[in-house]
Amino acid sequence: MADVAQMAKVSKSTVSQYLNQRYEYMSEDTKNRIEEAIATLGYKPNILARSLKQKKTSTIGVIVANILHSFSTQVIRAIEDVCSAADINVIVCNADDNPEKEKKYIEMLRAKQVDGLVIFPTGSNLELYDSMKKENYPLIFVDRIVKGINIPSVLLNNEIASEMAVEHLYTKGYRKIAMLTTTLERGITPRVERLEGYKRALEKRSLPVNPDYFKGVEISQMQTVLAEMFSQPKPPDALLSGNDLTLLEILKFVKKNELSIPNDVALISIDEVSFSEIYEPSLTVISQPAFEMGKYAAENLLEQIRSSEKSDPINVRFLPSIIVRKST
Amino acid sequence: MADVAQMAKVSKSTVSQYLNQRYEYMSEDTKNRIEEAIATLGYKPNILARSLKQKKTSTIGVIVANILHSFSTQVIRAIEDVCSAADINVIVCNADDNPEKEKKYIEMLRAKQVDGLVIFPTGSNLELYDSMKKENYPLIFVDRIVKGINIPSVLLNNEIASEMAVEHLYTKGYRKIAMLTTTLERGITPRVERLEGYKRALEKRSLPVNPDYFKGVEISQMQTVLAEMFSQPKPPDALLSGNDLTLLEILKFVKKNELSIPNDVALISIDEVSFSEIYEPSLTVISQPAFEMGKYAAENLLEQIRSSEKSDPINVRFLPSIIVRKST
DNA sequence: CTGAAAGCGCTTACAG
DNA sequence: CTGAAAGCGCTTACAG
Repeated sequence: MADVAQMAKVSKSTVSQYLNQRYEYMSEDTKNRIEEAIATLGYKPNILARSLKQKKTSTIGVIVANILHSFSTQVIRAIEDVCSAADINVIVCNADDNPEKEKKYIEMLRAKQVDGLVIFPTGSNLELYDSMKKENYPLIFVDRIVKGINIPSVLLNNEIASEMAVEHLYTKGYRKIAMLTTTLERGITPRVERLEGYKRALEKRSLPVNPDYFKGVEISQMQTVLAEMFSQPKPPDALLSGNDLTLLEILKFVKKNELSIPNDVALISIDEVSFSEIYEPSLTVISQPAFEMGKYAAENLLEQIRSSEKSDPINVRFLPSIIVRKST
Repeated sequence: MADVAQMAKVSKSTVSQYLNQRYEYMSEDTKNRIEEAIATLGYKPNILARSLKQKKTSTIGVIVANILHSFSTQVIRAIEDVCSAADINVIVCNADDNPEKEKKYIEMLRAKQVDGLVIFPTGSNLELYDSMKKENYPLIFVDRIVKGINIPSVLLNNEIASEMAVEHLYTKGYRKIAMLTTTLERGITPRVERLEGYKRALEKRSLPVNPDYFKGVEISQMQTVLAEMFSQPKPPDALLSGNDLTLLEILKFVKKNELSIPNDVALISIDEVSFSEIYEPSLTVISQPAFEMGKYAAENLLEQIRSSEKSDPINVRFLPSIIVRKST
């Protein structure tokens, strides 16, 4: 910048004015000289320095718990769209369902002075979340809520998602409805709530809530659990999959055991997947409005950054929709 | 930092020494006082300021042409692993196959002073690539090469990928082998090379290279093109899919027309997909060593950053492998 | 319309 | 073993 100033025979201040498009009080001549100097020197401003001075980076961070869920990538995409329109940069990190990594990334991003954070929380960094809350740091959670801490969150109405699934299966005549999802150990919101919703939906219809009919386990154990479930005297006649990764495991099992869908067992899954149309039979699915959710999260965060006034944190629930295909 | 210094009754220099773990010449007492001050103030260093002074950010950027290809996410994952071990942060951006966006991201990341860049190039920003090359800026291309410019690149041996596919089909007795891939208009390396490899493999076996048997078109046109291909007097008996997005379209077509795989048409695809095992029949696939490729790219880039000596740029080709399943 | 000066929060020789 | 000073590359009142 000093070089540009020298070459254009003006001060750094004036170059800075030029860079920030404050042309009002600048002679055409000066402007042209600066423009030329920038071009011939191939000058590119150093944003780091600007950010240091301005105390904002025009950058937000997104930390997803697990980028392998397609829901995550869709939300990220929506966030990018909103931010790109507002001239905000987005940095994405994948915590890999690992609270240590999540912590490291939060610290890294904050050290880089990002203006705010969208987090799909692992849920195990209570103190950290809390300290950000206390500092009034712009923050929004997606997909999961963390009990005992009051931070604005956007998530699916998971109970209704399960209710829709059970309702659909019930209407189709299925009565032995089972549910499988990924491990419940860490109390991850969508899993817990979807299971709750499933149970409640059964009760509402006076169907028995049989513990042998619902499980939340690690991916690595799903084949075993499915085998147990289907070797019961009364195996399920319908299966609700809690998410896309679970669905893949169920389909693996179905194939290995040559089950026929929906004759041997009907199948419905929460989360849309790339192959739901082309699978034979095509898959009935409860779909999340991922794009709208991401959009909301980004807009809310940008609002927090702008206003800096602490509005009351609220949880926003989005409604799922059902896409009926041939698997039910 | 000034606050910490004051509280610990030392100078900022000493605090800085502490932060950078240069304890050698520091009394235990000083060290403890600083430690305490940091803890009670909840002080977090501002990395921006450090980077500004050190003229490096310990951050690299990755710009993928299209994050929807699963190959991209796998490569990103490998890059993150390598960098995380080397204490380097990774910023990922999605150019969305759009040269404008790619340009914007390159400029953004460079303005943010990232130490180097991994790019899946769209191929349309020649001047930009060239200027980075001239500046000797650390840079490596993945998946695609850009003709007319000499930048180290890591990519699949695409010709061999097609050769393996054709070889396999040929051995299985198929003779009317067609190929479909995404649009060739922008001369994107893997598409062009895979098609070349396909043609060459046919020639090698004295099979006719029939223009009605290979196409590169937009996703939106694939159904039409497939319909044409299969309404020929002599429709193909085997189909080679150029990538995962194409595969999805082919399977859509197969289903719509109730074709039986492999009886009506055999199917092989380049790129592994999440559902290849569970699809009925399971899908034979040519797989890229995505993880190794990402690892190589990251290591090479870090090496460039460290040494700053310009080794001769070279293209590194990785060998694909075939996973034979039931669709061929 | 333009420039001198201070400052953002660090690091790094250098002196003591 | 520790501190004063300069400087990284910008922006921003303020003065003229």
